[in-house]
Amino acid sequence: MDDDTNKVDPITGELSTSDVTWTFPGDYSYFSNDVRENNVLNEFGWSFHPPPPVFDQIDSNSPLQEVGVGDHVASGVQGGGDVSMMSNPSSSNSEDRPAEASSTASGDFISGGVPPEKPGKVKKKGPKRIRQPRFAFMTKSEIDHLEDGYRWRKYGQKAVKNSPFPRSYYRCTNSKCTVKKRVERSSEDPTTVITTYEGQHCHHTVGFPRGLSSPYESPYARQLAPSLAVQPVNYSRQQFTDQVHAIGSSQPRPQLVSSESEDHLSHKLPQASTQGSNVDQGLLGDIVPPRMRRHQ
DNA sequence: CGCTTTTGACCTGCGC
DNA sequence: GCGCAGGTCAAAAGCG
Repeated sequence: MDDDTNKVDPITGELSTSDVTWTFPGDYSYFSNDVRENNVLNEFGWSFHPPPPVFDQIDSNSPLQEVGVGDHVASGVQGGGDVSMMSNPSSSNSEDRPAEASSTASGDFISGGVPPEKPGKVKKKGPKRIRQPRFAFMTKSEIDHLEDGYRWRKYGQKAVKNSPFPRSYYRCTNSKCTVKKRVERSSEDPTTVITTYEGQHCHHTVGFPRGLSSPYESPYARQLAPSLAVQPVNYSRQQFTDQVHAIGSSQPRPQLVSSESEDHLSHKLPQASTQGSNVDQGLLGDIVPPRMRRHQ
């Protein structure tokens, strides 16, 4: 894990300063400038274009300052940066088996298979799990589980060290989909909810949330989409924050906190963005209807 | 009745 | 090797 807050950026060689860079030890890499931020997003097949309606209200003249992610996320928020984005080479060290595909070795039943025999209660021991790319969002909201257009099933909750708030674990209800989501409230800023998405949806259709006729009517999706549409190069964190806050306070305002991409993905995914694709339907699809980002 | 949430137990990785 | 913390499982309870 990197606890060094002032270090040379591995990609640009620039020195990252702790006051603007949040790093997630180990799990997360960080963006140290907007260019990289964009690059990583592109690597995930995300390309942001002309801002949707809500974003039209935001001035796009100043550059978004670099933000990383880490244990200091909360402090970053308090520092006025509720707009941040984190990335994580999550599979960094240990995960070396194919994504959920091979999770079958130990967890096939998750997707409908028959649970392995468990005498009294021996749990399967399979190869290490591989972590999928993750993206985290920080949202100023009193609601923990924000609606995002997909349906999730909660499968666990754990108390988190150094935080009075528990962390909840959700899984996409689509049996074939392995996307997971973690929701936790910042211990340093209880008004902030940190939502971390992991994996990519394997289904194109968005599961409409109950009570909504379409995902586009999801307040969360509506709010988030604009956030994702931000072109980092165009906004300073403070300006963006100010603008976002000015948009309205009645709805949760999810903000891209981080994107985690595995190192190997970071280097090999570029083609994904050009192929169009699954990646495109993945994490982004998790939170933003394809149509909204297809504006390209 | 089917789906979701709750919750305690278990598994796994990692640091010491 | 041990202990801790994060993550996941799965039975039971709750809800519409």
